[in-house]
Amino acid sequence: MARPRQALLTRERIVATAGALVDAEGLDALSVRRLATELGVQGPSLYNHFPTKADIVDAVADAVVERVDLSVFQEAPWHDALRRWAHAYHAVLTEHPNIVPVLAQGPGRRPAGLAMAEAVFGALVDAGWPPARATHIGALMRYLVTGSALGSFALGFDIDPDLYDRYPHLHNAPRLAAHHEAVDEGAFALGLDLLINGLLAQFEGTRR
Amino acid sequence: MARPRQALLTRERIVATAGALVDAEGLDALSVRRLATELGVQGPSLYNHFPTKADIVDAVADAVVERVDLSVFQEAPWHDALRRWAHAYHAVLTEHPNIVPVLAQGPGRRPAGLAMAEAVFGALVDAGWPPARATHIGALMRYLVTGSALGSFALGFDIDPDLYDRYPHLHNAPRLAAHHEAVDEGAFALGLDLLINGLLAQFEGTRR
DNA sequence: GTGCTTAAACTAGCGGTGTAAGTTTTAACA
DNA sequence: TGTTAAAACTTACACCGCTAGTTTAAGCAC
Repeated sequence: MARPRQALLTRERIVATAGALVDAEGLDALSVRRLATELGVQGPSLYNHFPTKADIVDAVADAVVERVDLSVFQEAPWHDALRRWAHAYHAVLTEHPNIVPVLAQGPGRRPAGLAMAEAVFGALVDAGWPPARATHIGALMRYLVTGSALGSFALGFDIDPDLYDRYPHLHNAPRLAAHHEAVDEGAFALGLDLLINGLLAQFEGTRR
Repeated sequence: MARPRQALLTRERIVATAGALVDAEGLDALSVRRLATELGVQGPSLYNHFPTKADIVDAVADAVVERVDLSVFQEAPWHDALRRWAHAYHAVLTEHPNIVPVLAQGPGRRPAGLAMAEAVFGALVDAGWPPARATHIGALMRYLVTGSALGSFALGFDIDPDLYDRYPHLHNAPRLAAHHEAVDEGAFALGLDLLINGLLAQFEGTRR
């Protein structure tokens, strides 16, 4: 086959298929040849639409970030917006856990990632936070949201039980592996409360 | 060469060499053949000492964690110990940033990682925190420490400056790429303060 | 409408990856 | 002293990302 009458591939279709593959089988399952097969095409054809595989992965990651609603920042006071945005981001990552390692590294040059960083930063600065502080708060929120989403599915399910025998406290605690999701949910909720309440106190402390 | 009179490899030497390679050139530079060459040996020989490459990477990660001092937990009250341990962990990760992505996924089955989790959890429980809460706090600290160490070197230095032009707030802020390390340092310090002060308040609130 | 350029698929192939299998020699032990 | 296990080796497999060059169709200029 040479150039087909109707193009077989579009960036959108590639990203959608790649995203589905990552969701279903993980980042490691996303190879150029495998993705091409899924698209009914030979491997190198993808390079007509993306310069490298990393760009495909970035596009998948950005498509996920795009689903996070940013409108709260125009509707609610900063602390409320921050809290609601964090929950929305967290929820989206829970639906697509396999791409989280990419997002945990920061926004990079991904447009939606940059737009999200911009929205958070802008809201904080507009509310009166000093720019440097706003940057720190944004980074902090990223640590919390991506950190709590990172481990959820990272640890296998094949924990051999006597491994924990030498660690008495862990042994007696709720088993980490079995309850990992619950742990991360709880840690996220606790962290969000601590951070936002602490920031609120700081904010009002400097105001009066 | 068949079996040599004196063994050429030991687990320790493999891990040390692998760690040096990761530190110097990053995780991607660590391939089995490359590591073997560095050790004066052929690739598959490593499989006499480690079952898979992942086990080598885990051992490298655990060797880094091993360098974190845990004695503070027997010397200081929980909030002090937590703060000092976080700084120590943070400092170790700053020296070995390339292995952080592995540590960010949680302790897994790595002995030093589990021992560290055990120490943190134990100290909190001994101080009077409910086990479930102690687990959350431990996870939260991991998000903070690894999160702030993750991005530091992840984003390249080849940012093209006009990329940020469409993001006015980011444009006017301290440039993310150039000051990434400083941002992460600041976010870490802020986060540590917020978390520990918040926890202290909670702790004393439930006491009285 | 004819010719030129570009787009979008192809095939072939390079150098690299992790790892399995089987071989050889040495060391350690019964 | 004979047997077994350890620790190196070589060979090879299936896969990886990606480059180069080819083919055909689409779109545009004259």
